[in-house]
Amino acid sequence: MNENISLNEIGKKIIFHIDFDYFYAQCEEIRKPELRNIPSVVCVYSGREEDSGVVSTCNYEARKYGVKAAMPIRLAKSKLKDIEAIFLPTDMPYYHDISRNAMRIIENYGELFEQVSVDECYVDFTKITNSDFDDAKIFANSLQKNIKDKIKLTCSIGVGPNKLISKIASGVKKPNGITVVSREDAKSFISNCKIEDIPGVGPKTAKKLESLGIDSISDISNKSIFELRDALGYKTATFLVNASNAIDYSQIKVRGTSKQIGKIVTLKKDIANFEQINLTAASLCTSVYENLSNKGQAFRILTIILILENLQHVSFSKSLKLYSASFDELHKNSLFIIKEMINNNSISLDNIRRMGVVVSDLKDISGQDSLVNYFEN
DNA sequence: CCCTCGATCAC
DNA sequence: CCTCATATCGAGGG
Repeated sequence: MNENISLNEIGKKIIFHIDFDYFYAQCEEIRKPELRNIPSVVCVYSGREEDSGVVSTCNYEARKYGVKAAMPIRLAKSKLKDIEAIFLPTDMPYYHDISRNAMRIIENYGELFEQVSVDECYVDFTKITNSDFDDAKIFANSLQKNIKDKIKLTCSIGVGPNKLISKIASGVKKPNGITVVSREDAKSFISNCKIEDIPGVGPKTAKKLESLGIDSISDISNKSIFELRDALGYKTATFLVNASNAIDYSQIKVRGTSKQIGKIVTLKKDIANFEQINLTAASLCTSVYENLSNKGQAFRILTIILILENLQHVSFSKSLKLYSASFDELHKNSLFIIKEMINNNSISLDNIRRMGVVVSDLKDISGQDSLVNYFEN
């Protein structure tokens, strides 16, 4: 795997994982401090019916009543019945602004910096701390305070010898916490975690492990990659066996532009007809195309995703012969694929709940005419 | 090796 | 009750 990095170097690393606390809801508190004292819930409204959609994030006041991310809005409302609470729609551009400012501060501290998402990043602190975990704790404090002073944003920080340990550690004390797990403590730290604490292990993987009689991290560490490979695949098996021993060779990598651009929407229930499908496809393509051309990129792979009423996902993709930066080509191909999907899978129109368009295999074409097809070589 | 499709995760 | 965007993996077919 990372042949160019000696074990010695890996063995000395100090990695921070920084996680902004209850991020969207905290952003809302920053501009509306009165939200701090009452439950506030930031929601993704699907528009399908009144209050259909899910909770994106909520503040800790709301969590006291059992409200959680990904919970249906209606359920959240029932939990906060008769309680003074605020429900807000997401405002992504605003959250991205705050994120950008905070990330800039973090980036300036460190050596290698990897932004994982709008509210999460890794930073390598090996050199600055001279591989000393006591020093690291001081840096973590300073970083946390700095972000709080400049952005008014609290975060939780995990410090560990690799990405895996720091990521789990950042979740231990929240909000506004710091958890340091030294190299020496890493093995016992991970042994005391639950299997689902390992990032990448969700309900499905946990279930598979359970069916193999594995329900603790030490159970995994007693297995070989070979024993897990059939059930989980080689990559996951390798990752898990290493993880259960607090080993993670994955490197911090500076992320460039995204590898795919997509847009997915929920359809309104009462308008299932071809015209609506066409309109939705056009609007999805417009949105994706706008994003693509803002980034000055062309695409080669187009994927259409349909989510049916029974929540089953169906996706079809198509590789173009050449890279394209043409809206017409995106639009035409999207419509073509959607029609194929409906025909081939005998999907009736009123059976489609959500529809998405994703482009991938992207290529920079800045400086070239983005309105005509771009021919490689 | 490339293509397509689906699954999974986690936000 | 059930969002949205992205990354990654694997299988199966060429």
